Amino acid sequence: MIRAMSKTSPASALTADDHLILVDGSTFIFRAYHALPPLTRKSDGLPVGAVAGFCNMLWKLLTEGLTPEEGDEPTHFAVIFDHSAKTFRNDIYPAYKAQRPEPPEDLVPQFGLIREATRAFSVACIEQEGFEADDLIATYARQAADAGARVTIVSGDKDLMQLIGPRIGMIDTMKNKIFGEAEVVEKFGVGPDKVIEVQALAGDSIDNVPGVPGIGIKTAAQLIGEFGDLEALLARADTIKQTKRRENLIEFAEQARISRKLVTLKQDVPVETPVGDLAVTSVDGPKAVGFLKALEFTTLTRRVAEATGADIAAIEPLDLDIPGWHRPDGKGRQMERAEAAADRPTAASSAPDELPAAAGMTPQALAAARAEAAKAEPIDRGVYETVTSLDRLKAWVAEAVETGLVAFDTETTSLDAMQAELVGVSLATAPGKACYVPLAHVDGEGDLLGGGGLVEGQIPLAEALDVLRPMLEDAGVLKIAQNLKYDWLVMARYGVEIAPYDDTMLLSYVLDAGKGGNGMDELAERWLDHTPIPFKEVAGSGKAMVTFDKVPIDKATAYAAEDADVTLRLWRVLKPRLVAERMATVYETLERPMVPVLARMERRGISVDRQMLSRLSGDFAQGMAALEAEIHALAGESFNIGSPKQLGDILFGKMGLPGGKKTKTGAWSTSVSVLDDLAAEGHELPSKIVAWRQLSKLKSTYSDALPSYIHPETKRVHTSYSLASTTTGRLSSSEPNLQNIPVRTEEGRKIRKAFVADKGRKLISADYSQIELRVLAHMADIPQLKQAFADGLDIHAMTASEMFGVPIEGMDPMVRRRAKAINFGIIYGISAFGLAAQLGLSRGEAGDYIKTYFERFPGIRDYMEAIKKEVHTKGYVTTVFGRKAHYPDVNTSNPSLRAFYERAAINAPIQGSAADIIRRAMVRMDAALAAAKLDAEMLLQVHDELIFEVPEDQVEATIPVVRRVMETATEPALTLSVPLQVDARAADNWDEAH
DNA sequence: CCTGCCCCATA
DNA sequence: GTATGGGGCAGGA
Repeated sequence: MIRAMSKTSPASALTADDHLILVDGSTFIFRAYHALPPLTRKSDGLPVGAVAGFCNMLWKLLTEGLTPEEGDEPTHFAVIFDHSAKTFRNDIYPAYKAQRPEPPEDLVPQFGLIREATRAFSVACIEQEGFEADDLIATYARQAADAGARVTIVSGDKDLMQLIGPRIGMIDTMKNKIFGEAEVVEKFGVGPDKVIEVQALAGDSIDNVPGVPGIGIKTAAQLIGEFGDLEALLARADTIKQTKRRENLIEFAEQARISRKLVTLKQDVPVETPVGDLAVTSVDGPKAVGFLKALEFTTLTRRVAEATGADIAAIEPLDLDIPGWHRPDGKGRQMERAEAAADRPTAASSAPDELPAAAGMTPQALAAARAEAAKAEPIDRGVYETVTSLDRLKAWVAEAVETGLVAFDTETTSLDAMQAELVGVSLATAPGKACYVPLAHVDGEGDLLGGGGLVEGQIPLAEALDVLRPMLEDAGVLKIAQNLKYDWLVMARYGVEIAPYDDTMLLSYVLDAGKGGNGMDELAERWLDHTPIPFKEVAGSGKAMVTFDKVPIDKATAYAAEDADVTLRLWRVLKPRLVAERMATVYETLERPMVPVLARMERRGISVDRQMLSRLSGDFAQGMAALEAEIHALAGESFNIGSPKQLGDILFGKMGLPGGKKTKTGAWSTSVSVLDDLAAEGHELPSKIVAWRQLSKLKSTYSDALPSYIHPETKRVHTSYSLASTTTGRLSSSEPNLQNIPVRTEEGRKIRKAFVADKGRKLISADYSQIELRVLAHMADIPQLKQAFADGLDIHAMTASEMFGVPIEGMDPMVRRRAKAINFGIIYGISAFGLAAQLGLSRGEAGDYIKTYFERFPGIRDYMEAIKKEVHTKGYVTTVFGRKAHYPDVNTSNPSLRAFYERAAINAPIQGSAADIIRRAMVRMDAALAAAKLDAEMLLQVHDELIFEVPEDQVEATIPVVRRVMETATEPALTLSVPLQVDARAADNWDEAH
C-alpha cells in the first residue's frame, strides 16, 4: 500500500531498482480543466474540478504506480510546475508563448490549490525560476535514467516526447495512453532523438515557435528522414527541388535554428532539489485528510483516511487561503456560478453554442480552451456509422434537431457543383459522432457487361432527401459545412435550400486571411493536429481515379464521416474566435451571406455564342499560321514560337539581338516589354512574335477553351467563384475564369462579344468608377482628391495639374498618362523601380516624380508610413469594414521581400475595402431587385463590375436600382467622404455593355 | 502524369 | 509597384 520511507539521506544517486514518476503539473491542470466535467465546492461554489482530477490521479499513482500490480509503486515521485511565464527562452525569442491567453477565471484559484494538494500528499512540489516544468522534468529524467533507474513522465505534452527512450516512458493518464518510441514515430514520423529537428522545422502555433513557413510535421519528418538533422538540411537546402520550400528553408534558416533552441529541453538545469530528495515518503494521513475535507471531496477523503488510518471525524478541514478566489456572499450568486459552470462546454459535450456558453469565461479564454481541447481529442475513424436504413437516418436527423447543430457534407461524382450527382451525405452531431449515408454507390466491379448497378442496402435517394430536407431547411438547426457553397449548390439542384448555416472555410478566412490556406486538410493539420484521409487514397488519382460512387462503402464511410467530424471540430475551434477577435460582424455581413448570392450567380451562368467563338478560333489560327511563316522566314529556321526557351535562343543567340531583362532562373526574358523594346529599335521579328503571342493566347485560353465549359443541359457557362482564396477580400473566378476576359485590344474584345444575352433579354454592365482611388482619398483623407471627386473632375488630369502645375484644359495627353501611372502606382504601394519600368523612365526620374507627388499629397505618404508601421507591429492591416489581411512574414530580414510585403500591405486596405463595398452591394442586390419587382439576374462579378441579364423591357427600370444599391453600399455602416460613382449600360453582348 | 516556369489575360 | 487563374513548355518521374 503506502510505501514507507524507503531511502534515507543522503539520498544521492538512484539505482536500477528505482522508479521515478514525474508529473507535469502545469499541463495537467489545464488539461484536467478542459477534459473533466466542471465541479464546484458545494458550500460556496469554489471551482475545484481540475484539483479533484489531480488529487485522484496523484493518489492512484502513489498507491498503485502505473499498473495495479503489486510492487509497481514508485520509489521517487515529484510534481513539476512552471514557475512563471518568463523563461530563458524568452531571451532567445521574445514572442515565445506570448500568444498565451489569460487562463479562464474559474481555473485561476485552482493553480494554488493544486500545489497545496501536492504538499498535502507529502509529494515533492518542484518549480524553479527561469525554467519551464519541461526543463526540470528533462533534467530529473536524465539524471535518473543515467543512474539506471526507470522514469515515467505523466503528461500529454508532445514537447516532452523528445525524452522518451529505453528507460524513460511517458503516460497520459487523462487519455490512458502510454507513449513509447512507436507512438512518437506515429506522431512525428521520426524517433524521439529526431523530434526536436522536426519541431524546429514545423514550429508550433500554440507555443509561438515559428519554425519554417509552409513546413508542417509531415514535411518536416520527410526532410529530416532524408537529411538526418536540421543543420544537414540547412546546409544542403539549395538542393531542395520545390522552389517555395527551398526559398523558405534558406530564408528562415535562422528562425529554424532559434526554433530548435526553443523546443530543445534543457537537461542540465542546476536543480535546487537533488533527485535523491524526491524519494517517496509515507502520506501524512491527517494532513491529507484535512486538505481533502476542506475541498469537500467526500469519496477521496474517505479512501485516504482508510488507507492511512486517519480518523475523519477528528480532523478539522484545513483553512485554505486561496488567491484568485473571492468567496461569494449570496446564495443567488452561488447558484448562478454553479449553473454556469455546469453549462460550460467540455471537450466531450455537444452543447450547441452560439456563444458565449461559459459564464465567467471570457470569449478569449473559451477560444483558447477550444483550441487546446481540439488537439487533445484523438480522431477515431472506427466509430463512424454507415447509415443504411431509413430508421437510422431518422435517428440521426432527430439527433441533429435535438442538438440544434449538425456538420454536413456531400459526396458527389464531380468537383464541379453544377455537374455533380449526389452519391451520399455525411453528418456529425458531436466530435467523434459522425455517420455516412451512402445513396448512390454503384458496383465497382463493373466491367463492360455487369457492374454499374446500385449497391444493395442503400436508402433510396428520394426517401433520404425527404427525411433530410426538413432538417436541412429547419431554422432551428445550424448546418455547418466546409466550403458550403459547393454543398449548397448540389443540394439546391436536388430541391433543398440549406439554411441557416456556418462555413468553416469562411470562418478561417475571415480570421486568418494571409496566414495560409483555408482548405479542410490544411485546417485539420493546423487546428486538430490531424491528417484526414486524402481523397487520392479512396478514389485514386490520375488516370486511375474513379468517381466517388465507385468507392466501396466502407472506405467511403471512413472518408466522408471523417470530413463531417473534422468540420464540426474545426467549427468548435474557429467559431468562438469570431467573438474573441471581434470579427463576428465581418463574417456575418461580408462573408456568410455571400454563399447563396454566389451560388445563385453560378447556377444562372451566362450564354456564350459557340459559333462565334468557333469562327474566332479559325480566324486566330489563320493569323497565327501567316505570322508563323513570316517568323520562321525571318529567323531562317523553323522553331516552336511558343517555347520561350527556343525563342530566346533564336533572338539572343542566333540573331545576336541585345538581351534586356533576365528571368528568375537566369534565362533571357522574352516578355512583351522586352520584345517591344527590340521592335522600337527597328527589328522586324519581335513585333511579329508579339502579334503571334496575342493570337495564341486568345485562341488557347479563350476561343478554344470557353466552349468546353458550356454545360450540356443549361447550355450556359457556369464559373465558380472562390470566396476565400485572396488575402485582400477579392473574389476569384475559375473554371472558367470569367474575371480576365479580354477588353484592352480590338482582337480581344471579339471574345467579349461572344458573351451574350438570351433572346428578348439584355446584358447590363455596372461598374464602379475609380473605386480604389476614391477609397484611398477617404482613408488617407486627402483634401484635393476628395474635392476632385466631389466635383466630378478627371482625377488623373487633376493629379497631373497638381504635380506639374499645368492647367487641366488642353493638357498634354502624355502628362496625364504619367499622372495616371503614378496614381496606379500609389495604389500598388509605389516604388521608383516599378514606376520607371511602367513609364520607361530612369530610376532617378521616377524617384523625382514620386518625390513631387508626396510633396503635393503629403497625406498619402503619412498614410503609407502608418500602414507600414501597423503591419510591422500587428502583422496585419484592415479595411474600412474591419476585414483583416495578415502578413506574417513582413518582418523578414530580406530587404526586397520585406519591401514587397510592405507594398502588399499598403495595397490590401485599398483593394480590400473596394472588395468589401461590392460585396455589400451584392448581398443586397437580389432583395432590392425583387422589391422593385424586377426580373434582373446578377450573373457575374469582375472586382468593380457587376453583370446582369434583364428582360429587354426592364432595362430602364433596372439600371437605377442597380446603381443606387452599388452607390450606397457602404451605408448605413459607413459614409465615405467621397461619393461613389457607378456607370451602367445595357447591350446585347458584354463588350457593348461594358 | 506531375510540377515549376514563363508568359499573359483581367481589375 | 497590388490581386488573381490558366495555358503551354520542359524536365523529372
